[in-house]
Amino acid sequence: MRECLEEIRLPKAVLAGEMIRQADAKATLGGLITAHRRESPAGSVLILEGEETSSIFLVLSGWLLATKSLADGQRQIIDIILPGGILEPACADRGRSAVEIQTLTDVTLAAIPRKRWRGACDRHPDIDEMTHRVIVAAMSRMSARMIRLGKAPAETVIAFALCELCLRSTARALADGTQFHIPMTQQQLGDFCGLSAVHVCRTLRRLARNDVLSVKDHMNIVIHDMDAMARIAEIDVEALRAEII
Amino acid sequence: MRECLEEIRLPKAVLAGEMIRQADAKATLGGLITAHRRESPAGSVLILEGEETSSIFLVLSGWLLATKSLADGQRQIIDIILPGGILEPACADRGRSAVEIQTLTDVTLAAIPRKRWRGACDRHPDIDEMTHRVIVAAMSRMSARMIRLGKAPAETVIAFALCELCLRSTARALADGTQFHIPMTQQQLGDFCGLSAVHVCRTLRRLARNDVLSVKDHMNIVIHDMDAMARIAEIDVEALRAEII
DNA sequence: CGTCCTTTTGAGAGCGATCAAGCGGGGTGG
DNA sequence: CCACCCCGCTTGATCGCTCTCAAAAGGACG
Repeated sequence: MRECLEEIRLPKAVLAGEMIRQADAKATLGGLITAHRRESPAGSVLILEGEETSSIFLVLSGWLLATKSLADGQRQIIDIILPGGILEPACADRGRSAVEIQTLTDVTLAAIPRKRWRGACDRHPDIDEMTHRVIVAAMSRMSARMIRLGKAPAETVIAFALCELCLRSTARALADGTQFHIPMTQQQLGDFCGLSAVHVCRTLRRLARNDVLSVKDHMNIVIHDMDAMARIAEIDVEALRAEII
Repeated sequence: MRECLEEIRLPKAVLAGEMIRQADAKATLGGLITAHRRESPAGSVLILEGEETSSIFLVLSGWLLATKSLADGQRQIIDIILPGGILEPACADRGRSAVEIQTLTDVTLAAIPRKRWRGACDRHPDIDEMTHRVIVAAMSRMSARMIRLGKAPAETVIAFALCELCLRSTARALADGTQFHIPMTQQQLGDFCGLSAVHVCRTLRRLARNDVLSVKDHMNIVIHDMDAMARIAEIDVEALRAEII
């Protein structure tokens, strides 16, 4: 798992340039990150649903999950956060998280107090701009997923989830456009798609049988026929890329 | 349909006080609203999916819908915006809307260019704070709905949608806590809940038969047994109120 | 070599979609 | 004023997708 600040796609000048030369290193993005850097092993829970928190998470490496659960144990993965993602686990009840945050892989992140982040945003329009962009991208992703959760057949939901993760991985140079790895079990992919693990398995198998993709040892995905995938997922690849990246 | 600036729940001082006395009236919130006020009749489409837009919408009165559609005509209502809501129809592709925006009732709104709004946010932390709060509330709502869309039975999805709208209506003094009106058809409620209109009807009927609620002429809802509703919706009423309001 | 977790495959059941027909209210035109 | 029509609601019947339960196979790890 590479770790790279560049994945926080900020103008290089902001990251390493003027800001660093300021007197108070903590006021710079680089300083903020250094000061609040944390590591967490795969499978750890960072924040529980409803727990108080006053930090935003800047993901430097590794994958995070935001999930919600119902009383009966049903679980839904609300969003998956890749390196470079910014996570604000907030709801209207300020300071309380609407979702549970857990790591999917070993993760390096900066847990930056909201106030400091806001300060950085105020001083640097670039950071503010990026924050905003990341948030609306997350909402676009959620919207696109929501329509398929509600109405589309399993094949469409899964194909969409795979396309989304493929595009996002590729954008971060974690994939080459057709091959990528998902550090999730079929059970977790099911929680993401609103399907049972059994049905995820069947659907992946059917897609593989039809030569649309192949899945090898623990979610190494190769898409053989991107046109077919796009058709099944009911997306236009380029439009989706523009919308969610 | 009452129209009231107060529903934009800002400190009164900001709305009518210091800001108004500033030299440039357009720089004040009140001035911004006055300058960009628009009216639209029920059923009109304000923005198409993918259309360019550079404004945020501040809803002064009436209800709006944010929807997405699939190629086969399937439609999902992503969010419902009540008076006092702020809508930023953006996706990562800046200036392009991820959703279609349409009016559910006659609507009064202020379509404020994003740059002006950002300006107001920069000058007035209160406005910035409120904008942020409204956005995270919208994301919390979407998250809570998403888990039920994916996994819960129809009864739960519908009960949740009704509880959500009841709480939000009550918070804006459009309802008294148990009685409220939804300006939507059962078809639209189905698009919101990921269900067919037929099944919405059956489910509402069953809830009515069990004395949980009653529905009269075109979606005037009375909740008779809020405990039962909360149980069916799988929510804690107070927790949900804190989370989404 | 045994244990645990994940994946795979089969069989049966249930929920919600779809198709279809009937009902009812409000608006329009005769 | 009445007849008609359109749209939304209601209810029944059938179908199909996806869940659940169950069992077995494949891997990772001690």
